[in-house]
Amino acid sequence: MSKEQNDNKYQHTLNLPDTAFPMKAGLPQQEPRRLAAWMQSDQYGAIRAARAGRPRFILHDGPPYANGPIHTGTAMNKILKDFAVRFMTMRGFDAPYVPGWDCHGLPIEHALLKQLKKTKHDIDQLALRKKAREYAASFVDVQREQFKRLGILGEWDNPYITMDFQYESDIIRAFGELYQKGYVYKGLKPIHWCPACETALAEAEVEYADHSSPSVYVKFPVVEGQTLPFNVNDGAGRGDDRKPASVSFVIWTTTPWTLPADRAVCVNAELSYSALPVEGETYVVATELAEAFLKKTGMALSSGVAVETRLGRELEGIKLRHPVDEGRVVPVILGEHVTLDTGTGCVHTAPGHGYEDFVVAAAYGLEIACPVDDKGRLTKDVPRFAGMSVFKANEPIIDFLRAQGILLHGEPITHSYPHCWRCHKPVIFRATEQWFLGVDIKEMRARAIEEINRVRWVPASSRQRIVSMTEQRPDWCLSRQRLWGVPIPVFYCRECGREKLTPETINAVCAAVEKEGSDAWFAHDAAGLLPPGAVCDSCGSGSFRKDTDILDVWFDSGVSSRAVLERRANLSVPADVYLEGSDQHRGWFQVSLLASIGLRGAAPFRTVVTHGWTLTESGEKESKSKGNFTDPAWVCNEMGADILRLWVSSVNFMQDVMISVNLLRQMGDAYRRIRNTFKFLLGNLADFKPGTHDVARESMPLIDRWMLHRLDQTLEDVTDAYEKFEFFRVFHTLHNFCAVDLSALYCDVLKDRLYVSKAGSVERRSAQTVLRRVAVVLAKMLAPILPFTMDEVWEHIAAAGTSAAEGTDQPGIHLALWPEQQPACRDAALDAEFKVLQQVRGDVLRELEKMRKQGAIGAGLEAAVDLSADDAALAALLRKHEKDLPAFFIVSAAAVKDDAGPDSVQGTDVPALRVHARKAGGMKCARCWNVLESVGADATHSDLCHRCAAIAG
RNA sequence: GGGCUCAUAGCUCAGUUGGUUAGAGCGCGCGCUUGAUAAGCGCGAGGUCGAUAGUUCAAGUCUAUCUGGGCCCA
Repeated sequence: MSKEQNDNKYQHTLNLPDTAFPMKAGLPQQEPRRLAAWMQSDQYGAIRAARAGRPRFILHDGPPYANGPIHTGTAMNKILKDFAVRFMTMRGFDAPYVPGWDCHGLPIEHALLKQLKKTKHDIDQLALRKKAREYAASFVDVQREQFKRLGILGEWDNPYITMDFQYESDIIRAFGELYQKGYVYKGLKPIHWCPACETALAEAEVEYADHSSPSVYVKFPVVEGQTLPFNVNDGAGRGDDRKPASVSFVIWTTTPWTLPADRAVCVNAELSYSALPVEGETYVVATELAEAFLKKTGMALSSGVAVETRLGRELEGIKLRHPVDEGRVVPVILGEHVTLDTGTGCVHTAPGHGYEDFVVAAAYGLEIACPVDDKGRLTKDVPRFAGMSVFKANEPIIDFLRAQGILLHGEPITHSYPHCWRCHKPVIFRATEQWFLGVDIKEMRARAIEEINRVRWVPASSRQRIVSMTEQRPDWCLSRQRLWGVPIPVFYCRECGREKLTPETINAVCAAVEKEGSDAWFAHDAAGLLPPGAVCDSCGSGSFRKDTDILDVWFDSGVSSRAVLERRANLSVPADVYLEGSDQHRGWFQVSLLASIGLRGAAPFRTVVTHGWTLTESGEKESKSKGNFTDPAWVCNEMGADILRLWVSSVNFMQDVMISVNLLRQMGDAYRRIRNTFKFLLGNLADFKPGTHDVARESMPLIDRWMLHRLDQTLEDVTDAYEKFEFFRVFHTLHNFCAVDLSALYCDVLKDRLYVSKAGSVERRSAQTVLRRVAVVLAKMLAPILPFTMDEVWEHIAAAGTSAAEGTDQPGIHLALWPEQQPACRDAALDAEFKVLQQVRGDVLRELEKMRKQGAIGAGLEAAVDLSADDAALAALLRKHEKDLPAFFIVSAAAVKDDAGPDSVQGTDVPALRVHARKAGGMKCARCWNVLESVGADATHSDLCHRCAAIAG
């Protein structure tokens, strides 16, 4: 007989773990199968049915853009939403989740034109729109499959899609309603304009990037014949010599191409300005910037001359010569936006090319000149430079300034400059006629801020962000001069130009759109869209033309509260939660808020949760071109969706988070720890029938009662963390619970009782009662995070027996309800006692480790421990639990003595403790492996201890 | 340039109203076990709490400045 067989002689008499739950998960293979089963059985529908009539929890999906496969950021966003939806579903809410997609807009149009090598001018609009629709639909399908693969629970068969005819019609109705309410107007304003894409851009479509611009200091000479409010001192003499011929205001700009459109020079009324005498000329600049100005231009003050200073307000109205447009005279005006940050404190003001310039010019009634066309070329209104692209016109304009003798200095500077989010080329500011949503009309802005203050923001700091953005934002430019989008449904009289938009025209247009989609607008002429007999309200003409622009794509998603939440029977406004990336403060959160205030006077959400960006391991932005991005599809195929989900749960998503294959592998370790914990639980529950084998808490040993207490505490913490969207606390709490409380302590200590005791004994059933509850509750707590794995665990739990109290009678864990807390299990006094015992255990294990180092023992069961306490309370505690101590330390014997002896050592964690570890006396029991004096005493089983001999019979 | 925000061991996170030698898990190193075994257990080494200067009897925790990352704005 070999040694191995000898050792296993009594193995069949033990209750060793027995489970079909595999250690190896095989997630990449198993998840798709489980998913297919859920889809086939319509699990989502079953959950809806199970929660029908319960209070609603509505998480409204921000639609991702349907123009490519998903990336980690998209995946994280959907997973976070899924955590919330699944948790609330288990809490008993009816939490429908309707995913959405954003389908119109420039990104798709841009991609198609590039692919077709066409521009918007040489392609048929309807043909392009047809392709765009197909393109968007194809990526809706791609993304939908990817989201499903991630285990996101939702109404995938009935999502909301912004290009659905009904949705398009709702967009048009929303525009009509906002127009009727007076929020929408047509106006001439400078807006971001992309010359390459030939369209207006919204704030949210602009990205800032470094750009090199020529910065120039330019003289604006004072027109002769005026009386100036200060003495001009050219160094030749002093006194009241007001000769304006040699006086200039000096401006600084990084956009020389806007000089032709200059209509004023703006100074700040409150700032001090100096008239600097330099080489026979006088330059007016802000006093504080004078030194920097002189240094930059390499000029020196004429010596021995006093410099006069005046407040900006005294300079108002002085007439200056235009630097480019000969014969034109521009005034000095006042504006509060002029600061001392850079330049000269005298600001070149081109109302058609800057927002602040526009605002200040409006106050002075100045012309909004914008001699730049759609392609970003200077028009014939600028004779010398007509036809040049603005960026190319800079150099010739600078040359011209130099030739005129009014260029003081020029050098290239690199600064942050707005770029088009699609083509990544620099954009310009350009005044054009556009439709706007006026944020100050009927106090929309003030209402928005009131609503913001009513909404719960997670994290709290995000309130401040959206408040300051909302306070500062300009009117929302709704027009886009593009092809793929929902039309601006406005007609114009061909006779007098008066616009026509009434409930009747909107109804007529929407009827067509509901039937044919928004293509109807482009397929039919005005007469074919208008209600019969429509005439101009102003001149009575019956001849109309259509607006050719489309709506900003942000308007599409911005009205989802109308087109989705109000439209669907199972949803309503306001939604409980919007959960998106932090860029949506200026994007979806903001446009949704404005649209909702316009439409119904209130915010569309109660709580807004934001998450940061996914960065690479080294903290850089993920980028496909750099190849440093982590592909969620790859993660699903190689590691499994549950691993990705576990990663999402582990990080504090409220800040930017880092992801890499390396970090995911670490999550694999955490996953395995959790999984093996379940394998142990399940293995020891194979013969346990809930409802029949349960042991009452009162009959349980200390450690079992402690575990029930600990589990309940964990449940409380985890529930709280979920409710606060602090999923990383869920992960850390549960991972710690598995690793520390269960694996390292409870399960390890329990092995003797589970394996060695008689199968049906009270002490074993007690442990199983606890393990069963741990398995059920732990699985439920993890179910929102690991839906695949916990569903698998659930099958094994239910296979051993089901009970309605546990919810194990439900057909799947995702239909089960969140566990109830058990206040009766909470025992603070017990917990305090147990904490001391754990510290004692630590000191004992340290002593055992010393023996191991010396080679005296291997397994802990080869040792015995003697303890004593210098402290009466500790001594009493140890004596109270003396009989449980061997199992607790996993040694063969532990005795509490008055004095642990001369070889004993003082405890580290418990200084009042003295520990003496030694080799256990007696022989090793062949069954339970304890080293005991009783081994050999039994006649029939000479190799067994007293306990085992009795059990083995 | 302005505003907001973040900065604790290699990694992910705790650190309560400022109060004793800063914690956990993972990972790592060294052992043990071989009845959770491509598992389990133990012990151990890792941090001048981004930097500096203050307030205080006492600062990771408060204040100021700076550095670095992120976001937004110009």
